[in-house]
Amino acid sequence: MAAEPSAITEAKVEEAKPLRADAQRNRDRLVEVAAAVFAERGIDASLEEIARRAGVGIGTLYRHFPTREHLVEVVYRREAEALCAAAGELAGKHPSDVALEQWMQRFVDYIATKRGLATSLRILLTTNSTLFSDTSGRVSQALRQLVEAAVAEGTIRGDVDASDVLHALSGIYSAPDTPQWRDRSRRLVSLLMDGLRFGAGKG
Amino acid sequence: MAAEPSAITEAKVEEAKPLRADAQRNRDRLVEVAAAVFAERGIDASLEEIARRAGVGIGTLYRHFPTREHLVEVVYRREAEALCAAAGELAGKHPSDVALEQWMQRFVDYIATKRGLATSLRILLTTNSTLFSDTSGRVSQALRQLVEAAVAEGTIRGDVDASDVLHALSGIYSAPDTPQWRDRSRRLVSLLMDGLRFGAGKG
DNA sequence: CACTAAAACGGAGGCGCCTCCGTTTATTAC
DNA sequence: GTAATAAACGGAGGCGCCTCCGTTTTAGTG
Repeated sequence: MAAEPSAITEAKVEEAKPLRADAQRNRDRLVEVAAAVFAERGIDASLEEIARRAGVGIGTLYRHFPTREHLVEVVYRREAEALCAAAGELAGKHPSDVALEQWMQRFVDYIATKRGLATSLRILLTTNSTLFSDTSGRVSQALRQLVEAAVAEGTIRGDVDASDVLHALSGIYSAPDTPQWRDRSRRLVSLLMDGLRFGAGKG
Repeated sequence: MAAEPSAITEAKVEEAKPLRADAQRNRDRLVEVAAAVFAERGIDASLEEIARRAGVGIGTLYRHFPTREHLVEVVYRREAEALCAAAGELAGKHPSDVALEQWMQRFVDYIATKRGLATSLRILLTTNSTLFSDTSGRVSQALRQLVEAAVAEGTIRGDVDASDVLHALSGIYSAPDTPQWRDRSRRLVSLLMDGLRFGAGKG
């Protein structure tokens, strides 16, 4: 066990050892393309296609991500971070209830991706169990921020909290395998939102 | 849903629809070879190798077993059955305590195989959850038979029952991934057996 | 026995996985 | 700038997965 700089639980922070410029470029490119391809073709998408579309050789992909799961994990983390960041941005740009609604829509999309992902990540999860607890903690933190702001401003009713909303959302993504799933989810989120708005300001 | 003859929970019983003679022969051959190859190379063994060794084309393998899991399941069931059958045979051939000990040794070997198997079967298990409850029920039934006989004859102590023994065994196969695992397990089974013999006839 | 339809066979072919290693490129030292 | 060296690249090659379909075998029928 050599003393590493500061990378104890790291995994994303790129400080550890500055990559060569071309390597960093390719790595970033791969993650970006992978996110797109996974979204489009599902979690079993061909890694060779990802390499191809990213304009690198398959060898390069494997050097950066020794297994499919490694690549998947990075994509997953990246998207979770984007989702959390969106909470702050939406809050700055919209009334608190609208911000919450839009964020929930994104959340539902995000979950759809994660579906197949969870299966594929099971292997990593046994090794690296901080993955989910980490990210799900941060995600629900983001939700809490939005809900509390909306309650404080009186744009949604005051007798609910973030965990209620999360609970309600969980019903929505129970079976996201049908083709019409995305539309239905959107409608359900709106429905939930109307419920939340109903009686706003009373709490 | 057409009315099938009698194949409601079937899966092994070959009555459903008599296969053509050559088909039946190939199928049996494949299962036999698969059991050997899985034991030797692990659960991820090449299906093409199995077909090759069985002397059939890869197409034939896939016709009989559309997915790897189907083949694995049949092998699993077959071995569970052999294990159960062994209980009766051993009981007829050996003193009751020896029969129990030998059966436990076989049980441990069997579990070793099942290890990798469980992971691979997870897919089927969601669909076909009777698989484990089925077989594990039958296996523990076999164990009960042996334990009760040995207790009745006084070759092992009387203050234990089958579930105690199963419990004790479960400690043995906790981490069967090391190279010395098999030997260690054998020693542990002997140890357990000595404990069971100690004070025999008092209960 | 011969004939036929249905059943089963088997392997080529297309694709994906992953490794290995000769070639190229970035960085560092001068 | 040039040279040297470590880092990174990329794709050929070997193997496995699975499908598809032309060929062979079996089980009936007369």
